Amino acid sequence: MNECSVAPRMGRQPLTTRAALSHVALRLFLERGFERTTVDDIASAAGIGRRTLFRYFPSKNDLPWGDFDAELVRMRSFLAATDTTVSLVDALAQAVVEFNRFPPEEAPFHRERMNLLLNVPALVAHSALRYAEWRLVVSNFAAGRLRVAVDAIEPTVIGWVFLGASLAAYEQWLRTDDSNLIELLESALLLLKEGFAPGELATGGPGGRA
Amino acid sequence: MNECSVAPRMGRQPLTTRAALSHVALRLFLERGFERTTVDDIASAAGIGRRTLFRYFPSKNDLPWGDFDAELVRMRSFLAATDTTVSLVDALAQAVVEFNRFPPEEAPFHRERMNLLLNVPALVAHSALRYAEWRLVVSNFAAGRLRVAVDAIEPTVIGWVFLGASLAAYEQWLRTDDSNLIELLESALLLLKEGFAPGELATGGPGGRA
DNA sequence: AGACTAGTGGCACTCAGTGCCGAAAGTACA
DNA sequence: TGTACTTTCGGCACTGAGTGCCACTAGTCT
Repeated sequence: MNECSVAPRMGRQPLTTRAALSHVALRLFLERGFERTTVDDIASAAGIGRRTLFRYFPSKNDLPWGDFDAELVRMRSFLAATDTTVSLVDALAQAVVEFNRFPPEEAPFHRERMNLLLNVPALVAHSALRYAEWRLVVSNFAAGRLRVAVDAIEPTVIGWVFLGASLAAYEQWLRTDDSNLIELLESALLLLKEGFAPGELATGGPGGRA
Repeated sequence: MNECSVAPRMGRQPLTTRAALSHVALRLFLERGFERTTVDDIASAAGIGRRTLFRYFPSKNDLPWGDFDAELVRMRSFLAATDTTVSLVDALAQAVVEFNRFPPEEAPFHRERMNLLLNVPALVAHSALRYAEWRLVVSNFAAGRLRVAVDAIEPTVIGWVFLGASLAAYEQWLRTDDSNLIELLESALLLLKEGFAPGELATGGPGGRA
């Protein structure tokens, strides 16, 4: 029988990796802009055929995302490992923060990636599909905690609300150079806990509460 | 001087309207599916050239939306006309409900349109751009009420949160045949007001509050 | 009639994405 | 060393969305 340990796999070895291609693409997108970079450009810059690139990534829009599925798996298992004494919102808030933690040397890359994802229209659109997967992770956890169906209205709203808070924090993060993403996330998530109770948001305009 | 009243405009009269094209496209999408309907199909079904269709709508993805910009203008002016004694969340909740009110005979069309927009991947993606415009209307109003910048974190989160509640209600509406969209919207919006305070959502799992 | 204006649509082009299929590069076993 | 098998690679041709260009059509104005 065959050994499936490190090198000795069956067929031909892959020429590159998803991560490598993602980096090459990201560099080109920053140099020339997303729309003015063709898939051919990326493929030849990476030294592979165009047809091969489409086996690593299903679309040009997926290139900036890298291996997002793996990140989702991480988040799902983090949530699964959360102690059940932690409240639902706290559990999700911790998971969101954990999901967006990365080594400081990665910051410039991550910043540029998110800059593209939140500003290039084609990517903003495509990201909706990724966000939907992310929301599903959140909704699934919430549904389990609330003991209701995943497609009930509460878990769905919770998914949206946490997504919105995360992206609001990201937009804020990108707007200023020296801001701390984690702190911004925490403050956005805090808004969710405090916001929609009888605080300032629920009061009327000038004189509404006076 | 020229008369700009009803018929006597300057050049050639348009052959059709955005609304008419949107209806033709919607019918074909339901018959054959979105992906299996080409722009040529729609153009010839509408009796115009393919090139002309792209002057009415910038992309195939925009066809189901019809004249969304006009709807946004409606929502913006509804918000502007809201009495300042009404609280921010109530004002937005009323506007959201008003935005989604339509004559009952339109229900089947609207249902099918939303079915496409929320289920066809290409449309789910593209809709993110439309939702962004919608959120901007909400955020702008919230920023004015809270006396902060539009790109501050609070108005952004509020935009997301109301979008999420609306779409959660829509998903629920589509799931069952005889449901009432307005009621679902109201219950989703109620979640926002009650949800993230020390209610059930903030408590721990089994035994967290007992 | 002639000038002007706005909508139409054919043509050719770019680019993303896909199906097909043979070639390349590796392993397993004789 | 050779043959079988397995997996990746990538060229080619095709579909379909979206765009620039330009001539044409159908109106109005003087």
